Amino acid sequence: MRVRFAPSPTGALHIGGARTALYNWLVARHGGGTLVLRIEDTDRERSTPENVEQILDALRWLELDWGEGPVLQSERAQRHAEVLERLLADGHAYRSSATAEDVKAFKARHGAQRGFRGEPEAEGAVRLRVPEEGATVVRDLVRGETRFAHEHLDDPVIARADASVLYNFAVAVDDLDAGITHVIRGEDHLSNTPKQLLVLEALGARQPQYAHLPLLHGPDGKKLSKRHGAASVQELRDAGFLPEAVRNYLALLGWGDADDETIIPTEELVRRFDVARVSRNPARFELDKLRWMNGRYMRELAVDDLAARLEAHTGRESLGPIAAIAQEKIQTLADFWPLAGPLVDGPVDDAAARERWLREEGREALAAAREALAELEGFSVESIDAALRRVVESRAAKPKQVFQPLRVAIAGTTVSPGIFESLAVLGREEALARIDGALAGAPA
RNA sequence: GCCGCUAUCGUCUAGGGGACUAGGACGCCGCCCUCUCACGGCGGAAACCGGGGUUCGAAUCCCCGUAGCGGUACCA
Repeated sequence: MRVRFAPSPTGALHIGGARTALYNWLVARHGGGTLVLRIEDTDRERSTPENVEQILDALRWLELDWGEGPVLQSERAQRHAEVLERLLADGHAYRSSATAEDVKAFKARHGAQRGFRGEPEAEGAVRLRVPEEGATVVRDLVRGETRFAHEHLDDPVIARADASVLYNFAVAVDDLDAGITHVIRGEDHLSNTPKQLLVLEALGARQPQYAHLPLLHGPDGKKLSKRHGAASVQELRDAGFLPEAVRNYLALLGWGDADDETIIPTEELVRRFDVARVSRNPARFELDKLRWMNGRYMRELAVDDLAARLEAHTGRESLGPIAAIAQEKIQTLADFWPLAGPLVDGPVDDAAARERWLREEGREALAAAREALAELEGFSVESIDAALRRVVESRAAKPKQVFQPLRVAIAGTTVSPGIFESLAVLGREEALARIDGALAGAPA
């Protein structure tokens, strides 16, 4: 079994492309096949080395590896020219100078649903000859059979007048030469498939199996675009998502099996994935479920692993201890710093929080807490917990009347990791210094 | 316009003639837990696009309509 992922390097790899890559990868892994990476760069305008690198970068981040390639379509021009000559020589293709206007005129005469047929000429673009009768049937693993009657099909242009070949021709030849057995790609290619099949047939080649995946839409049901944010793999990474969570989420966007499980580790996906079970209707890409799922994966990470990823994401060092106390409170790597950063960089300045929790009553509670912490033997989470709860009791206060002023004193704001844990991580000296700062009314 | 594809809770989906009082997950709402924010637990609201068939029986099969999407380039 040989599958391929063949993006055109027109910019960052989008979610839809990433899912196509993932499905191909899963099929290859599941079936013990090979994934071939091909870059469709025959559009010289948009295909830059930077764009190619972006795609490779995205695939590496997703940890989707490939067995062969990347092969550049542009480097196969020689082979394309040979095959084109062959089709021209044996009459499967012909040169025609017919323009788009000519095609229109043809349809005006013969009816809009009649496919264009040209006359062979000495010069012009190369068109593939489509049979008059019959139909080309696409047998698709997810959609079943789709019939394209030949009379509706235009003779497709497969090469420009300068002999450079066009997409539908190059794809067919490349898939053939690469020995691709399963073509798994977006549904936007379904209508292209008969053209490619006709090329294959003209060459007397065997057809690969096809599987056309439903397209992905944005939350508004429209085609996914930059407007939707986080539409590219890079944006997902920057937003603090984990590649394993993205894989899990993407796998479930357009595929599901009888099992109700939602959290499915990659190895499990490899075991269970079956392209025949891919859904036929387009799916919307929504961040909510990904965020939730990402949180699940974050919580399952070993603290060392989580800390390493947080360090890479924030560019900070030695985050282990805070990572441990923030782990269950964040859904993405990006959520971490706003929550725990103040423990490292010092309290933030939140006037509303000071106003609410550091007035007379709050300061008294804070002073009492300071005293208890200063006298404490040891400075562990447990001892801090016990000491502060004694303070609460002795003041006949509600817990939050003591804990919130403390939180505002050490973090500057009303949201932070657990108060005992936070204090323990800071250490007695730093904790007391921050409390003193707050009591002194210093802006921190 | 033409050629195609698709149609189950707001979203992702399970369902492939009777097991459907239509299941799960996210989100939403309520309650519990609780030092904030979360996590977690419990409960709730929420869907078969419409109309015709076929059948003893239809979310499941067929047709029509409607809607959405794709293709219709000497783009990929």
